[in-house]
Amino acid sequence: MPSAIESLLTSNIRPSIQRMRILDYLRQKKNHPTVETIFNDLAPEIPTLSKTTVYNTLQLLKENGLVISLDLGEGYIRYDADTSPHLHFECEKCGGVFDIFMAPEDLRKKLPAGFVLKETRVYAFGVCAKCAKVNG
Amino acid sequence: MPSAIESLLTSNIRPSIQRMRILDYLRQKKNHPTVETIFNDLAPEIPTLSKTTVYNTLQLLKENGLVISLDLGEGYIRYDADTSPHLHFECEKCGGVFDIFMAPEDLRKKLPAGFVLKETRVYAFGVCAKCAKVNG
DNA sequence: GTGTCTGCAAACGATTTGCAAATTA
DNA sequence: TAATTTGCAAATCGTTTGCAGACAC
Repeated sequence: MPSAIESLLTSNIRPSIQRMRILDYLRQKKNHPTVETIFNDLAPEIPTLSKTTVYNTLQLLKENGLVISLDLGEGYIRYDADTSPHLHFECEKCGGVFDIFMAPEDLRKKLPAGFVLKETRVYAFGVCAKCAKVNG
Repeated sequence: MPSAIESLLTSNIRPSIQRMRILDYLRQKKNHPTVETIFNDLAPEIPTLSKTTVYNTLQLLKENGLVISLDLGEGYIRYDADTSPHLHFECEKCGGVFDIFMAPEDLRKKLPAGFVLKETRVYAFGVCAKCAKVNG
């Protein structure tokens, strides 16, 4: 895994302190933090940090494929620096979000020991038949 | 399929005009409407209708399993009166949302003719191992 | 009459936007 | 100094809440 500064330079993103620290933070924390959490945790070491910059940076990182976003229907968006294909499990008791590295069809059978599956939501994105025909 | 009034009575929901029409509307329209759309379409025939009532009713219907909600990350919530297990495909060109009745593992191969799949997001909900152990 | 339902208006909260100061090349 | 980045403050907008009047049993 290249360092944060290397990843930013590769994507032609100027490696400001804020951008490097936010990307580093997401790579260290594996708990899919929100903007609020990221801001609160980084504010002490970057006293002038603003939420606007956190929002701007996350959008920039996402556009360049360095992070992905999760919308679990909680009313806010979570971010994840692990861009490899995987799915997410949210515990309805503790609210924790866990990475699950398996195909969706294995969810019922191969879930980690002790996990109880209640519901799955699958969203697919792409181009419908009508639009694909028109736009080639 | 029981009528709207029958479904409401079965769930011990008092069948007001508003509730019957909103449930009927969702069963007729298969395009996963938003609160805004539902309100705009029903306002002409129920002139005193308020968005609050649409919100209240949808929450009530959802709690009683008569509708499900979709959050495709658009910034608003869509509703669907088809509560059978299925997944949803959003077209990035026209914004249309399509019901797909198949298992997630078949998405790549058995997608309806002409559809182009770009991305899938799978969210699982339940109880994690730690919470399952504590709460039995 | 008593409890439920409706709907107006205000509040809420995550995210976005406008813009000027600060920073960088 | 010209272009980019940052961050404060205000705006946006879907959703929620408070509450009073309307309605149902």
